[in-house]
Amino acid sequence: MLYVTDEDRLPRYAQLADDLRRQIDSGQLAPGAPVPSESELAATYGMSRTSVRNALEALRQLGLVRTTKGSGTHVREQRQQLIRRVPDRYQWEKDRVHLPEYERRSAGSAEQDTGLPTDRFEFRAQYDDTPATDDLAHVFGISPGTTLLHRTYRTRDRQAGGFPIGVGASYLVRDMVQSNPDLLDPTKEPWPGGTQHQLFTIGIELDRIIDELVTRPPTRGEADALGIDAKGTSVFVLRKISIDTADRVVEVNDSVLPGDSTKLVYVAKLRRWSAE
Amino acid sequence: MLYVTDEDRLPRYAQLADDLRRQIDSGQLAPGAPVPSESELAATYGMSRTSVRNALEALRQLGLVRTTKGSGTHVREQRQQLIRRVPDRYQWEKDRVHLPEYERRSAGSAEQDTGLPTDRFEFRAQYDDTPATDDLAHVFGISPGTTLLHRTYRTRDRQAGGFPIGVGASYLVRDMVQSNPDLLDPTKEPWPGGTQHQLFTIGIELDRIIDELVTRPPTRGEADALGIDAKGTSVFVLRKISIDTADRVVEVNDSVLPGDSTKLVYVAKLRRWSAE
DNA sequence: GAGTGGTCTAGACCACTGT
DNA sequence: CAGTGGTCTAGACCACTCC
Repeated sequence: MLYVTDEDRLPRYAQLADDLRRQIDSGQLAPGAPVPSESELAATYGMSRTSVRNALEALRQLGLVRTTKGSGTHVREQRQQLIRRVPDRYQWEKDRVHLPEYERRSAGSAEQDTGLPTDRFEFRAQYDDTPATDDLAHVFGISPGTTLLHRTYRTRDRQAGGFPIGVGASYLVRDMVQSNPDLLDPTKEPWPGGTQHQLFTIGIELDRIIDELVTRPPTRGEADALGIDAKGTSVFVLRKISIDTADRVVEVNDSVLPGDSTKLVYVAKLRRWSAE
Repeated sequence: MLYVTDEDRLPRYAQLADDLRRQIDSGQLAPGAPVPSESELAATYGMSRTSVRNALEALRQLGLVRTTKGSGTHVREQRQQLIRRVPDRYQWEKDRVHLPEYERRSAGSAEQDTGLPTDRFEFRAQYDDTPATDDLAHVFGISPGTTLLHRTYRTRDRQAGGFPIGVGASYLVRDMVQSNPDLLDPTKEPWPGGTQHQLFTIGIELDRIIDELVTRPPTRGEADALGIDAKGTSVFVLRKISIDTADRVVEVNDSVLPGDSTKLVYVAKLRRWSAE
């Protein structure tokens, strides 16, 4: 065996965590049900509240429970959310750019970024200008401080009771896009055909899209927006970089997704040997 | 502004965390340097060791420091490791299957799974048989308990002083692969041409490869193997599912990557409009 | 107002690391 | 061996939620 999985010498908090985990897995503690309060657990298990907190912290990191100040700890309702992000989707969106608007309407830009059907979404956007940070300037290959059009948005799942799916931000170089005033107008959202059609209206064709993925703990603001714990859980950060046929970076799109309830899926379709 | 970033009422542990973070960012605490001990910090900042631990926990989650029992807390050396996982790579590997062995040798299966050059790798594999768990049986579409060929491996970065890049496991249905005894022989690793050529030797052609990505806290064993903290940090779990032209799942490959030092990159190349 | 979790203190013993 | 972090105790005050 590679690893020891003894329960010989597990610390007490880990034993309590295992115990509660079994109760959740078995349904003894049903989804939505309250976990006994910290002081109650401390009393019944005969340990200090510090140890109890240590145990609950582990369960939070596993995404099994959610803690709200003043209200207590509850078993989480939904577990894992599937988010498709098939590279084919980018091609699909590109192919649709030349279609008339009424055909483009059947899917919005929200769908493009998450791969979930539009009718299941609540999508909210907000526009403003912002100077490029060093980080963004480096990605765009422009000078720090250059004015960017900054579009922030958040999406919620209507079917799951308004459960937040993600928050994000899109950046465009303002000088590049202002030739079409509609692109600066938030009331035009959701734009039929998505970002690629927006770029098409100013004469831009995409060559490739790069997805960069990292995971890290959420900021306090992200934790609030996503309804996850500020400590314990982690988030996916997905940076989508769109590059046009002149090799310019034309859009950068950062999405923050709750790590404990998101699964990302990429499909790579392969050519047949016989077709070579 | 969307989020408040006040320092008005930050708890004391968060203030200490911010303070240390600034020292690390500014280079005052250089990579590899020891962070003062917990009791020392408690004394100099006039707070309890509990609060100090709370602060260090936050820095661990950010991947800025690494704590070793008995030895202390140190500023982490390397930060972010780039791992390419271009869908094109799968196609590239597929195209090479028909090449003679001496041409296939220039890249091994290790490269396929991580996208890093072979000469930078230490790659270790180990083979055994294992009955299919419910989870794996479901993915393969077989009965639980069916014998699987189980190949575990771990990779390290030679250039970064043996820094662990990932641990993982590959599963094949034993009945499907045993017609070629070489596939059951660990001494044949690394196999020139990678998994796709291994499958080719038993008459299997892949149609598509699906990557599924989740993030979660590491198990204790994973934390040991990857050299990360068992608490605080999170890992990427990448499940690569290979599907052949008969729509059978022929290989499942689980990789565990340290979340605080891994960046995953997917590139989607788009067809030109003019070429339509 | 009663109960909850968030923060914090001032101790303690242990296993482990380095010398 | 001395010093480190891991675990643990038995308290305390606060802001917050719910009734």
